[in-house]
Amino acid sequence: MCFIRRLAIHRSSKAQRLKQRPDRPPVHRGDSLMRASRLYAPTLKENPNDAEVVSHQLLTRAGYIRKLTAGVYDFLPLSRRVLRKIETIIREELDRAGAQELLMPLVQPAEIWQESGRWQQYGPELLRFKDRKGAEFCLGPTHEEVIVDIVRRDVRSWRDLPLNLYQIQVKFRDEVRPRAGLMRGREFIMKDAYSFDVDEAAALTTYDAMYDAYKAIFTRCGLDFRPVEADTGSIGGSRSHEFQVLAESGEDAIVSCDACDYAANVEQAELRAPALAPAAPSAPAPTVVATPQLKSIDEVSAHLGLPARALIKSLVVEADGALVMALVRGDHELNEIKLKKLLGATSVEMASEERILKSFGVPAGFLGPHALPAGAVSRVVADAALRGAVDMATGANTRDAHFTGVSLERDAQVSAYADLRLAGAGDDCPRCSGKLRAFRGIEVGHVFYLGTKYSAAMKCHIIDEQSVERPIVMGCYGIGVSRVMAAAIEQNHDAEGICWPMAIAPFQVHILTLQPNVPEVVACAEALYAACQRAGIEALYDDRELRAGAKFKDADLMGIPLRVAIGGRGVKDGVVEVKGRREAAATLVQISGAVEHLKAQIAGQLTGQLTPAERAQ
RNA sequence: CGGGGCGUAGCGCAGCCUGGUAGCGCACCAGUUUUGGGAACUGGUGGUCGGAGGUUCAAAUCCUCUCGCCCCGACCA
Repeated sequence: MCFIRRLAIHRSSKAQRLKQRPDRPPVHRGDSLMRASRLYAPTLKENPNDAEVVSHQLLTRAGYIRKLTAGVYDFLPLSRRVLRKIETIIREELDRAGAQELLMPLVQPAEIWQESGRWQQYGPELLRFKDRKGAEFCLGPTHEEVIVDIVRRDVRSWRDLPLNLYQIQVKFRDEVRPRAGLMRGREFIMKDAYSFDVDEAAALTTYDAMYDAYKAIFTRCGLDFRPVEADTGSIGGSRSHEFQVLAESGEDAIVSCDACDYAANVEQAELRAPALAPAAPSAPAPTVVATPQLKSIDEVSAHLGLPARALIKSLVVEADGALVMALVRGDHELNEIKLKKLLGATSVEMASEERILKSFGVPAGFLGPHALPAGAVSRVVADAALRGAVDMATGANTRDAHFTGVSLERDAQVSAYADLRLAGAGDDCPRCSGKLRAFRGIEVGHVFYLGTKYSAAMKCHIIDEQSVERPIVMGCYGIGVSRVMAAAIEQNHDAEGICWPMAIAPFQVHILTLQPNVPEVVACAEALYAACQRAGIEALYDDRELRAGAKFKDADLMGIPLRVAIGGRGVKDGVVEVKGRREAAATLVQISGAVEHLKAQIAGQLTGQLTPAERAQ
């Protein structure tokens, strides 16, 4: 059903019926967004066939967005309001943190990217094109080059610093595979900030201020999130945090300590080597046991009657072309990023089945570090949890056979023990005596200490207090604004639709007339709607000529936090029904006190989410 | 880029294997009856079957090429 088609145009007999109702108000032009009869929010009964994730389905069904092409979406009026709310919170907090808003171009010339070196480094994700004269350009996936070009023109002295500039703007990244609706689009709305400081100490102070601002922003958005330590990736700065919205459907795995503040992306999470009590091997030497067709840890563990932790998982990877065997305990998983760092390799991937067969003569399920075929791998490395491990079971490098009684230090040539495994629930916190818990998260923000990578490459220098010329020390800070909207839904929805946090809902209150043809009901609704506007409450008024059921369904889909249902029965008794979107039952509220009641409810749902001005009081 | 799937009315789908009148539900239009959780009935409107080529008396259906979209993987400042 489409809101606008339903009610925008009344003709013939319907128009006559409407004319017969003298109390029906004329079409309001000034507040058309607030009346469902005028609001462009086409809702859908069924899920579109190309939407898989909840946020994409609900945003589409509830009339917030439409897809134009792969990874590119239209933001319809409802979602524009949500985005505006998120943007307002971001602006208020960043302005308070001393940042200044500006706006940079989406189209960027190739020259500055060549200067920073990224014209070559950046892959096909950078959408490049030529103008009519043949000059090369790209659509901005990020704006380090542009901002550095701006700052280097006019900033000369340490006295001009610190400087922190941000924008909220559309970005384009030609993702290999756009997916999950707004969560990983090609075109998306991003807030990106860039800081400029005189030295590293000052830059880290700015970093901390931005970190705090981010915490305030996501708290005010009403989201359950964690700042986590993140991999610094190819930029390789010294400090980086991701802000992760907790949601089952999140792409990122994160762990956080149940006792202290430690939280990290599992790619990054460090692990302390367990204090293994030194034990002497009880088996004098490895023994071959038959394990026909048994390849997986589970199968072998069940067959031998040993727990998975008594097995060694032997993984073979190709590190820059050379085969390396990496050992982790049977109940652990390899972290390829840690392995890559240990090996100092530029690429690490699991070796192909063919390559393993060629080198070992047996399939991957029967590999082990003892009795390795000569030259099969260039080296063997092991996770720190295996240091001193005795009496373990491993593959025997023979088809359909494993060893038991393998003691690593005696029976294998391990060139290094290091933290190589993936952190998971139940592991010890690396900072305190707590335990780690596992979560899934959606990365909505990232703060990054950049150092001088761009300022040095692009000669963005200042003269410091000692009259020495030096590159400015930078940081960059992103928030995926449109992704915040999607993440909020991933975290806040039920079977019926969206359940917006109050702070970012498109409206605060949804007023429904249950019998739009009963004059008393309409009069009551109009009066409440007008009173809400006077009181500064953002109300969407569903004045459409629809049955109550359809209005309830649409209201649940749209997810406005408070719903006021006005029906004939209640109006006779002088009451209306108020229901929170997440609540099961409505409460009856006297019409005379309805506005005050709504104001209190709104304030209650915004508790702890003060604006900078309110915090200053 | 590898693997898988899908393009038929605005939306969701069937029909394709085995060639022969393009169909269903929702939405939309008209009317009647309804009216507190996506109303019922009656009658309507709407399709170059993603595109191009081919086979055939005849192609949504078979063949070739092509474009688009979705999912898994690889990738992701």
